Amino acid sequence: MTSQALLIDRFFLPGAFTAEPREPVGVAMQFAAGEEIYAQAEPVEFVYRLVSGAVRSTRLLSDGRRQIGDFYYPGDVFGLETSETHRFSAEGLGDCQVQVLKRFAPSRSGEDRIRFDRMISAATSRELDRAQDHILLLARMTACEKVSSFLLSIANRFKAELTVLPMSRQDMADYLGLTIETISRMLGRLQADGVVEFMGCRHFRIRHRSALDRLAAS
Amino acid sequence: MTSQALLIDRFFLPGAFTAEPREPVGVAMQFAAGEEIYAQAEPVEFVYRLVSGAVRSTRLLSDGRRQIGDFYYPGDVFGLETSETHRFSAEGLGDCQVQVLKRFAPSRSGEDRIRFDRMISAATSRELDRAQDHILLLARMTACEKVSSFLLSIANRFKAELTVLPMSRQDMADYLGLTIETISRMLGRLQADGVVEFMGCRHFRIRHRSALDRLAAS
DNA sequence: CGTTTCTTTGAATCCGGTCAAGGTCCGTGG
DNA sequence: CCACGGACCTTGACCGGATTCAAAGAAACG
Repeated sequence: MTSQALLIDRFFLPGAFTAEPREPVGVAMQFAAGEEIYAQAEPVEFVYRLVSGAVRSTRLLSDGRRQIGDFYYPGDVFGLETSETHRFSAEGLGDCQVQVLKRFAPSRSGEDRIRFDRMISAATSRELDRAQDHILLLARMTACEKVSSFLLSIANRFKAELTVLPMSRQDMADYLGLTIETISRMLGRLQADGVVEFMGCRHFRIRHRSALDRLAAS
Repeated sequence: MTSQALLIDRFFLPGAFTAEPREPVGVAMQFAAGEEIYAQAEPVEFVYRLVSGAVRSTRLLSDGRRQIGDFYYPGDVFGLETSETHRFSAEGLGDCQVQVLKRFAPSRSGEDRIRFDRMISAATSRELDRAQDHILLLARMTACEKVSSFLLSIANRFKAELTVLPMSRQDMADYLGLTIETISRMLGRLQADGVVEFMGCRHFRIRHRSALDRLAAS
């Protein structure tokens, strides 16, 4: 195995980033809260892997409407857009650390090149799967179902007793195709019904999982 | 160039299928209107390329709600799902001809294998782009904008004076996340406003393109 | 030519949006 | 340490676009 191959495997390690790598994997970068990692319409140069923090990918329409494509958490690969330029921008939701790798490196050839391409297409496939789930969510779910399945998917991702929401209400709204007021109302309702419990607006725990599963109804 | 490579290039030729191939490209199959080409949850065995007719990919929820993932027209490759099993089913909208190629052929190796993988990932990328546009449409557009941009995208695809809608109102509704009544009303309104003109419910022409562009507003 | 399926149209309803006001959380500086 | 200011979140009242329910009309098919 070449060291390039090792690098690529480390970069694309699925799941959360746990082990300390012995050698640097791509270039490590740090971004502040709200800082842009790459911009919409900018040429695609790199692939990114989130080490810590959380990232959102967003798309702006000319009239100011905003759509969030996805949220990324530690271990996720993002920025792998297929065209020449980025169709989304990416911003940190808080301070975050990112590993950066050249998207098209002429130095990569032979085995390494194949390896890299295969990993990229695996990551693209995961992206497509998530996009398709997102479509189902947006097209055929009520506000309550959207919010329920959103909470559920974050909780499932982190599997901790207490789940932290790294994004604002506005971010949730722009992801789910709702307004902040509706988000707030639905969260209030879920709490009033004893399904979840909030401690401050960014921390919650699930109190009645089967009810939440039922409400998410997918 | 090996004959396998030729086959793959022919199969994945972008755009409409115009030239007669000198040799068969995959296996040609014929499906009747409404017939299932592959089923949801069925293992992925083949990749498909539409020669004539039109196809929809659909997903069914347990409670009967239906979502259409996409419509495919001659020249499009479909059925390239990333998991082991199909997350959608595909059905012909009318009678249609399809070319079928094994998704995982052990006989493909070396150059051919690379070639094939590259083509698959190009097609997957296109699919992802479309899914992302679909997300924007569903999350942030009004019924009128949805219907307008739908008509526009079909018209742009075929670029004929008179455009044929191969799908039913129900199909349009399940694609756009609306009801058939709303679809019908919006089409009626667009016609009343002189933006489009319908001849029967499956044929229309654009009478005022700039107005339609403005309504589609993306 | 009759039956079935699909489409259109109308009236009433409801879910989520809009507008507006008030509350909470934090960081900053007096 | 507390007061102030601003950003974010919650809550209420009202509104409107899309759905629902219902029925009539048009098209497809045997």
